[in-house]
Amino acid sequence: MTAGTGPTDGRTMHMRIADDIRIGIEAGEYPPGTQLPTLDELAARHLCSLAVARQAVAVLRQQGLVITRQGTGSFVRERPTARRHGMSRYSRSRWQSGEAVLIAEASRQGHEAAQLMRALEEAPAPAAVASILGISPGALVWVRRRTTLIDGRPNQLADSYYPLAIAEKAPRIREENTGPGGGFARIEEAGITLARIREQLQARMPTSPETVALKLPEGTPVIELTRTTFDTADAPVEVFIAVIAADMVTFDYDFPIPD
Amino acid sequence: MTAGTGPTDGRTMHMRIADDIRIGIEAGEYPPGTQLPTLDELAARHLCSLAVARQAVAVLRQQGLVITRQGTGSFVRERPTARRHGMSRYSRSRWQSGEAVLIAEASRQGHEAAQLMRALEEAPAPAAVASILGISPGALVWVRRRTTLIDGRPNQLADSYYPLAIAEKAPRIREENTGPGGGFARIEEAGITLARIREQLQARMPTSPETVALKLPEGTPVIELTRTTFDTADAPVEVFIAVIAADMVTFDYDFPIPD
DNA sequence: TAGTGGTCTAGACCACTAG
DNA sequence: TAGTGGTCTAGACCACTAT
Repeated sequence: MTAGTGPTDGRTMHMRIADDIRIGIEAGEYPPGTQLPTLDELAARHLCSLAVARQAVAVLRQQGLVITRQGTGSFVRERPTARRHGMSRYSRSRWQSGEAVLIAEASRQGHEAAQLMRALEEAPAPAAVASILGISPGALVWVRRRTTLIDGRPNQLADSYYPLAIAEKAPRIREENTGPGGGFARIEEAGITLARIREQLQARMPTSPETVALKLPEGTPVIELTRTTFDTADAPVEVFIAVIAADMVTFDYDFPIPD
Repeated sequence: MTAGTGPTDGRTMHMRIADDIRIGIEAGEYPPGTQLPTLDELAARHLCSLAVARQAVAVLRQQGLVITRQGTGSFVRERPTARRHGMSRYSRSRWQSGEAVLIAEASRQGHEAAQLMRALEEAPAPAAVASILGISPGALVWVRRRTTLIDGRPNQLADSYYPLAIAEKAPRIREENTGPGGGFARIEEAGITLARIREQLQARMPTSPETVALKLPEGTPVIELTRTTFDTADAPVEVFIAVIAADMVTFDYDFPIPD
């Protein structure tokens, strides 16, 4: 396992080093949290320059397997306990009983949640939102933008968009604190009965500002969740778009085999 | 917009270059498919070394915004048409009428699907599968491993795990061609009625072998889907684990507000 | 053949962390 | 202060694409 130049087998040197380390990680030779050999050691061991050793470690960072801490070393990444997002978090019984969905769901799973309001305003609807709400792009909607934190780490950028008519009927959703049971409870109090939810999920890499806002380690994708809530007349009542750090969450859906 | 050294504002040079280009892309200055300035041009324009220009482009690649083609240039990435994965793809009426879920669902959306069998064997169950099936880790299960292709591009590595008892009762699932309506149809013919499905989704970066197998461009995460199918006695009948190229898919769930 | 991106070296200097 | 990773330069050479 020292130098062992070995056959090149088509791979570049930094890829061979990265693969070696990855296999070591998968084999449990480097358990989560362990420090990897320093860049100098890697370079000496594989008879390559420092730059190549660094490039090998960069590959592993981008795969989400390793984190590096300047001045300290490179370490096998520990996966944070994934929070589970199941359909039951929307249960009527919960918010009708006054639970705040976010905080209650987190504490059920042994985490502490908090929320930072980023904006609370009337603003033009982005194209995707306008199309779902069936209004013309750029028409005004009421917007709540917040960042949620789990155990102190920001984990999602969440924006809710409400048609102005809804914001009129349930004015409390325009305030920072929507009261017991949150927005869903206020909307139903206004005489609008909620009926169904549609969730659409995509995964992608974060942009630079998202990386900063969510303090994402390299090699961490985001899940973009678009949730639409419909009332009993099948009219959309809220569009909710969240950009969620993917290393902190599992989505969970349970449904009967459809006819 | 030429050199304009400007204030350093804390960002490194390659990050400033990357941000400049990203903003250009977002503003539509570089539409999808457009070639970006060459590395030499970027280096000259920003008065930096070639290595830094390359690093800037590497950042954009990792964000999934740009692809580079050796010998040709760097280009703004075009997002492939996302396939939609909705719950209706599991409709009983479809597979009872003999549709092959994969191919039928793809063609409904204007794509062509194909399948490569990678393995068809009795093998020890991975820990995650064993835990779902309620058997001891390493106990034997029947496994179907396949790679599916959409429009010629590999898009998922899909492994199905069946308890041996199920494979006994519905022996056709041990063959390459499971016949009209696929595995679900064979299992119901064996007198086991399917009742519900649970899907769990996570997103992460691909490992090197996955990158190769799925021919993933840099900056493309994968979605790991774990699907369990239960019968009317609520016993698990199949565990299906797929690693899916995230740039080709949207998941879509639609459900009533739970009580 | 000219032009593009990819890999690698050798070394300077910076930024951060820990003892 | 010693040791770690991070940024950057300058340049050699390779691999691939288009013409």
